[in-house]
Amino acid sequence: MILPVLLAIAEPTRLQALRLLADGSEHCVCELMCKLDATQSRMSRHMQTLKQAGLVVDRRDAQWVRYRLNSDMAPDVRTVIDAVLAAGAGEADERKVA
Amino acid sequence: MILPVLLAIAEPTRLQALRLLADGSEHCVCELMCKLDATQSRMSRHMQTLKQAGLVVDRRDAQWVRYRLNSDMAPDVRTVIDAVLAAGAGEADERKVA
DNA sequence: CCCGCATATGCGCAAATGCGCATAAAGGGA
DNA sequence: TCCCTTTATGCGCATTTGCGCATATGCGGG
Repeated sequence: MILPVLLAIAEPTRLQALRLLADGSEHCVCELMCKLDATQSRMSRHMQTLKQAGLVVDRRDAQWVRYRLNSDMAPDVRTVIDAVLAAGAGEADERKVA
Repeated sequence: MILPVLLAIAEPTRLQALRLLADGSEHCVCELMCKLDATQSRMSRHMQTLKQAGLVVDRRDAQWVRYRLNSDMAPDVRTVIDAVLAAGAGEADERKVA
């Protein structure tokens, strides 16, 4: 049952989205698509995938849909996610100033 | 740089192969293909993928090629792998007798 | 009630992925 | 040297995946 989770996070945009959500707060689709430079339909579908994998939950707030990490994730899965996020902590575009 | 690792393990056969290798010992391709009920070319290619991701190393031993987990894996990556294996510990086909 | 913003979704397409088949390559033994 | 076993790889095919475009849907404001 860990496979669906791996399939969900083994995609650049989804992994980045997960990183953004890792701050614990809520983010609407429009915010995510801006920050990740993705089109609207693309972002929406990726978030749907993450949701189906049980990694995130969404909440309707007026015309927005706010996504956040699923706090009810299975402990085992949570451990995997944390390990993945920790592994990619200071990488990619993140150019630390010093 | 964690993405390639995720792509490598987000596939049923490769994940199962990794589980088999998780015992720390060496396993040749023919053994893996038998245990995972895969054809030879399929197994060979999947192991190649795992190798490219830096998760396993191979060693030629006569006509066999022995695969084992890469002990020189980056610590961060190792943590992810361990978490994944722990998450799927007692699942799948593994029917515990009791 | 109509409009505008945010999000979801049907559709078709192009690229990527996994597979089997056949064949090559590597190595040991008679 | 020939043969058998084990593993790798070229090739074509079917499926899956990610994408954009257009459109539908949800929701608040005027």
